[in-house]
Amino acid sequence: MAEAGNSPKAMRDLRFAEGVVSNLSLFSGISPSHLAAVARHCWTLSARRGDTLVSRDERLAGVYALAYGSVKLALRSADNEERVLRLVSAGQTFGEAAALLGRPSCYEALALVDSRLIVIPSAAIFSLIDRAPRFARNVVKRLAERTFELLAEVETATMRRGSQRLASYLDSLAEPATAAGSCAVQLPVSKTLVAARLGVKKETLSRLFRQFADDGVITVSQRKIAILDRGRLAEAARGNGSDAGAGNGDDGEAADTLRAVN
Amino acid sequence: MAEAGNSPKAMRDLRFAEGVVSNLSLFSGISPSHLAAVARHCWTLSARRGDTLVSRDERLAGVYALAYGSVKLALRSADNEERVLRLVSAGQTFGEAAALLGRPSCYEALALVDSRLIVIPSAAIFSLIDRAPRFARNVVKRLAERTFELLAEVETATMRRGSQRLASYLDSLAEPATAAGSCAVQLPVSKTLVAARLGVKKETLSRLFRQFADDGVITVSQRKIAILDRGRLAEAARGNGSDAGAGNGDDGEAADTLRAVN
DNA sequence: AGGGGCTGTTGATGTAGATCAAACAGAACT
DNA sequence: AGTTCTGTTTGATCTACATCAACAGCCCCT
Repeated sequence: MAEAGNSPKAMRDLRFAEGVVSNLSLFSGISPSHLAAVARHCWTLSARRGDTLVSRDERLAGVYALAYGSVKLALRSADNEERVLRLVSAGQTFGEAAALLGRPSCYEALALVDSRLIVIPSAAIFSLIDRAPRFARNVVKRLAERTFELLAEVETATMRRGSQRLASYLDSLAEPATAAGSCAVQLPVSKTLVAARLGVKKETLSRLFRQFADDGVITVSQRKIAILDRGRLAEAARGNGSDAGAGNGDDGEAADTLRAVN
Repeated sequence: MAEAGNSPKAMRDLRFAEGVVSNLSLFSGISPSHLAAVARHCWTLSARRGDTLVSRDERLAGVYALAYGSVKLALRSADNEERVLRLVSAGQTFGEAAALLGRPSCYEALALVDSRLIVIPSAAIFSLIDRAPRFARNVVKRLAERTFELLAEVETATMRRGSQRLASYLDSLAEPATAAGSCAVQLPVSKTLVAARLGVKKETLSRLFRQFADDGVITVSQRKIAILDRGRLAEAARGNGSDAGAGNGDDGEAADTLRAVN
């Protein structure tokens, strides 16, 4: 804990925790004195690339906030199959649900690069919920957003095919640029990881890329993807493999969960 | 709204809303005066079998609580494919995330039988969050549970095959009876709906049933399933189709989302 | 320079489950 | 008793994707 007192290191840790906490959207609109009170109960965590931060079935002492680095959250099946849920980047939090319920985590968290985190103990969160209604609303909002993201995840994972998921993903990477024509995007992580995130094997992802490239929708060189025909890409995301029928689908819900580091 | 005042009907509605609200776990531990204040802002909704209560992309005025009846929550794709998320039974709520975020619902809600609900306006919820920390914690808990359920959903939907999902489902139906040997369970809904819940087509579900029956694990007659060998059923849930290797998997998280009515 | 490691690609083949088509069973409706 | 409707079963085929196997490109070593 950072509370021990007055050693130089403890002081540094406390300042650090205050800085991290105050930048979390979870704590937006919260008074400095409340922030300081929370920070006093946090502690820091350093991880090297490849370190496991949380293992499956582990109980979390609190909510994790990533100060810098990049963390992968993933489900892992008995036969060691891995399904990436989210890439956490600096300034984001994870583990809210497991920490606040006191239930063992159902996913594992792994540092993709050297990273630094703080842990905000559940007790500190509950106590702030009691004292600051604004904070209670923030927590509710965050969990509700998480619910929405997971619903979108269920929908895309079960009702769309790999090509559609890839197309949506590429489209979401390009989103900031409103250019309807062509633009270039960069995969933020290795193709193998992208595959795990999209729920296909890397071989399949490779073939999907080639398919789109052969169709003249994109070109691929390493992690650099050039989108040649945004319109057809969006169409593929909604489920048309060059022929086939009525487009309806919505969109919205940007796949904001895989835009990090590496 | 039930607040209009003093007509006999308005009074009945108010009493009704108070009764429903006071029985929701969301409001457990909340003072009667707070409950009454909330109930005053609720209104009731009646639905006939087959009525749509919430359509996709609709904005919810508040959280829905089912007084009696049975409601199906389902995702629907462009090509009219349906994926059942949950069967809501009396005393349960739905729509928390969409209502509290003010975002359009991503699933639809449909009455499976004649039903009666109340709507608890989002404003009333937020105001109670501000005034009763205990309630804020309840809301947080509910949303965190929802998150866990959805994570389990993602896991089973994407990392297990149909036979495993069916086996888990049957096993969860039998759970209350600790009988390790054989026992009989009753499907709470039509096989077609079970199929939609498990994420397979009804034809596939039929074949899976027959497979298990041929293997001597169960017998099927209508909606009555006799479990002959609980052990092998549990094994199938963990992923062994009569042969094959190391069992590890966990379990936990009962599939509590399809045990309702009809 | 010449190996290991990683990450990606490509081909051949296997398979869970969807799709299409048809027949069947039970409940409800005249 | 017959008709209609919804729910269920069964067989034949199709397909997206996994799996297995081999290999090619790159990066980091000592």
